[in-house]
Amino acid sequence: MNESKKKSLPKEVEQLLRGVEKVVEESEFLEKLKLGRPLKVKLGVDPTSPDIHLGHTLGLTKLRQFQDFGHQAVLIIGDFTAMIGDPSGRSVTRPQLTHDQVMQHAATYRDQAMKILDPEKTIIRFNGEWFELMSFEDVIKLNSRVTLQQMLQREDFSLRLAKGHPIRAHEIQYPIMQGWDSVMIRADVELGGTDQLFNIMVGRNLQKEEGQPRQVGIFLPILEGTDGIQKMSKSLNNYIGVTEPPGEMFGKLMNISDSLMLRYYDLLLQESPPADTHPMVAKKELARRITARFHSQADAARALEEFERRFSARDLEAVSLPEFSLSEDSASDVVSIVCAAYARCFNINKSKSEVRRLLAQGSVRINGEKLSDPLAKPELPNGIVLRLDKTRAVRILRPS
RNA sequence: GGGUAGGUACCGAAGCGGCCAAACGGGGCGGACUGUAAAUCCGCUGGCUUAUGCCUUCAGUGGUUCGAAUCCACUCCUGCCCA
Repeated sequence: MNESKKKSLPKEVEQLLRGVEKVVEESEFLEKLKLGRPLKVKLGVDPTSPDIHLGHTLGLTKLRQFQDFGHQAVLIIGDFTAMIGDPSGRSVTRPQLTHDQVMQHAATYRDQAMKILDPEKTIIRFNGEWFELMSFEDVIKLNSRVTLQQMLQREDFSLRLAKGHPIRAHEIQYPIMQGWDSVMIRADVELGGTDQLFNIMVGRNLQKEEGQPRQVGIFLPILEGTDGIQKMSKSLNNYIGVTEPPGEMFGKLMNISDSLMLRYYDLLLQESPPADTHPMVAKKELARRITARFHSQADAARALEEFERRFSARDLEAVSLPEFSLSEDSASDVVSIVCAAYARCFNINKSKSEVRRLLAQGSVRINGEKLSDPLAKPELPNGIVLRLDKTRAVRILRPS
C-alpha cells in the first residue's frame, strides 16, 4: 500500500460508515480495507416489482459510495430468489412470480439502479446463473448446512409459527440462496437493510464453510414509507418510486409528517434539516432536493413552483393539469364524466358508486363550488378546471 | 393416514336459519380545520342507468328449506395433536 492510500483510509472509513446502522464485524472491515485492493461489494435486489423506490436507494447510494472509492460493485439481480420472495419482515407467503415476470422486472430495475450507480463500473450478475445449474443433490447438500432451528429463530418466522400461520418449505430456502450468492461471487462486503441481518449472516457462515474469507455485513437503516410507520414497500403502497414524475414525487414528499421529514433528511440527504426554519419550508427543501436528484434541478424547481401555486395559493387555473377532452354530443351527467376523467387521466378505475360518494361528500368541484348532485349536467366550458379530489384535477377540453 | 379446530369483505374479527351487503376494530378514502403536516371532528368503505329497488358476495360444488354466511353431503385449503 502506498503512502497516499494510507493517509486517506480514515476518511474513507468514516464516509463509508456514515449513515450505517451496524457493521458485522467492524474490525474485519478495517482489515479488508487495508488489503489495498478493490473490495467486492455485493448488493442483492429482488425484482419482485418493476419499480425501485426511495427505500432501495439507500443501499444503492451506499454502493455508489464504495464505487467512488474504487471498490468493485456487484449488483446481484435475484431472478431466482425473487421467485420465492424474501420472507424478511413478512407475515404471509409472498405470491410467486414466474421467471418471465421476474426477468421483465429485472430489465427496468437495472435501468433505474443505474441512475444511482456508475454503469461502467458495476458488475451485474443474475443468481439464476448458478442456481439454474444446481442439481437436486446440490440443493440437498446446501440445505444440510443450515438447521431448521436457526431459520425458525427469525422473528418473522417465529411470529408466524406462534400465530399458527403457515410457513411454506420453500420460504426457508431464501436465506440459504442469498448466502450462496455471496459464496459464488466471493463477496468481501454485503450491503443490506437491518432486516437482512439473518440472510447476510448465513452468507458469512457458508463462506466460512467453503474456506473463503467471510464477508462483512454492512447494515443500513430501513426507510419508513410515506405512512411513517411501516417499511417503504410497493405492496403497502407507501412508496415513492424513483421514476415517478417530478410533480408526484414532490407532492408525495410534501405529504409526509414532520417527524418523518426528520428521518428522511437523515437517511436520504444524510444531514439535519436547516435550523430555525418552519417545518413546511424545510419540507419543501427536502422535496425539492430529492426530486432534483432523480430528475433535474429545473424539474424540481418547476415542481416546487407548481406546488405553491396549486396548494398554497390554491390557484388551479394557472397550473398545468391533465386535459380531459369532452366530446360535444356527450351530455353526460357528472358521475360519468368524473368516472371517465379518473380512468383516462389518472388510470384509476372508480366505480360509479364510489364516484357518487365522492360527489356526495363534496370532493368534486368546479371553481371551488362543490358539485354534489350526481344527476346534474353541469356547464363545462372549454378550459374549465374540474377538481376531482384533494390531489387530482383535470382541465376540460372541448373541441371547438 | 387418524383425531381435532378452522376457512367471513383490504386485514383482524363477530354473526351460527329470516331484522345480513353482513356488528366491531385497523387500514383506506372524502369532508371540516391546516402547512396536501400532525392532532381532532364528521362521513364513506360490494356493484348497478338513487332505487323504501335489483344483482353478486361469507373456500368450492350440490342438497334441505317459503327462506342459508348460518343446517346436511361431498370436495379443496390451513393450524394443532398423533403416526
